[in-house]
Amino acid sequence: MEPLTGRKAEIVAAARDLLEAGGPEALTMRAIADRLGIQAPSLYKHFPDKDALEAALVAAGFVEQAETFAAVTRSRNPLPALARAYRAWATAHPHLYVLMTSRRLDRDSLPEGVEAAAAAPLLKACGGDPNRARAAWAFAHGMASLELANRFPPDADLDAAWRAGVDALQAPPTTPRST
Amino acid sequence: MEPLTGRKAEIVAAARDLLEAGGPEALTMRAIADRLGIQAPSLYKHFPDKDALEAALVAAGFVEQAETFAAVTRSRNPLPALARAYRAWATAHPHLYVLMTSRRLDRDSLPEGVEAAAAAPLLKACGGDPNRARAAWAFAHGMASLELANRFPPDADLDAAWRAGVDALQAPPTTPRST
DNA sequence: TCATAATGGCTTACGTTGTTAGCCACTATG
DNA sequence: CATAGTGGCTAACAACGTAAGCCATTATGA
Repeated sequence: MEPLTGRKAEIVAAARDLLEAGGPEALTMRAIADRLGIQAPSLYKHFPDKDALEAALVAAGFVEQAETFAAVTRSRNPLPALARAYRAWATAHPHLYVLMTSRRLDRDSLPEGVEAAAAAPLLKACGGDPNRARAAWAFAHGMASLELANRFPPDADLDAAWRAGVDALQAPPTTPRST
Repeated sequence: MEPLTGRKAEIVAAARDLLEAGGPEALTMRAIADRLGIQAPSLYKHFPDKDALEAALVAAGFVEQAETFAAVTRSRNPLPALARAYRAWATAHPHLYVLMTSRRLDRDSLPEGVEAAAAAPLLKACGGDPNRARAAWAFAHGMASLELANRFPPDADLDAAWRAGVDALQAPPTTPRST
């Protein structure tokens, strides 16, 4: 998939506005069409169905996320900075974040290489160990997703929990006992 | 909320069967009713709306999950065992797991104390440190949820990633650097 | 014992959703 | 200048959650 242009891009932009402003139930074919001064069925001249439109929305989100993360890689000791950036992005775009992470990934709808690009900063921060990088990714996604879903008790200190996880995951393993 | 009985419990059981067999789009008021030899509007004599029915489904899932986790607490060095149990539960009931974790939590619809009961084994395994326990929970949820959403590349060694995360999270912090 | 209320079905119907079918105007191309 | 593609339109459909209101059965209490 190459980047979107023209009407397709306008549609995705309208969809994104609606999603971020009103959550998933505001993301309606008719609402998207309305916002473009168009009738809902006309959208099907550009996307085969709502799922494909959402996939494009998700792909755009991934690109943006990858750029954001690449920007913080520069710092020495990048893991805490990456964690902060991850959490910040998720809470800045909660509905888009949920959409991006809850749909089963369709790799064909993603621009070539975005997946690797988004993963690269974290992989480098983890010394090239993909297992550690995946664990760190899972931790960050888990924290963000549980926070967005209101899963932590109201008195939880989320900053402290993030710190605890980041500290644990960046330290080299000292006494592995899990076999 | 006290445990369900009678017709309500039958409805929830039917809903659960449908969800686990056919995923979220199979979970329809009409389908649930059909399965009980009933008409859809009759369901509203038992639940005010679909959301409340789903909440009951989720609550039942939490109870079951809590029981499962409590059963593996016995082992010394319980964190790896808990992680395995967590992943096993999620992959055994993928649709229910997603429903349980993706809805914003309504604490009123949960039986008294289930939340604490489900968290207790993990908290104990983390030496009573709630931040570490939350980090471990986030890691486990992140791993499970990314796996279910097909997020890891096909060649990823998920067992190794789980091990990497569990090892890191159970070791006492050696060189915290995240301030 | 019998009126009364609660319980749990039913049918009908409504608004909203994604989506299909088919028509038409404009534009670019041979 | 014929033709094909592009991108709108209207009308309509099936499936969904749900509201309204009717009716049979069962339990209750005077």
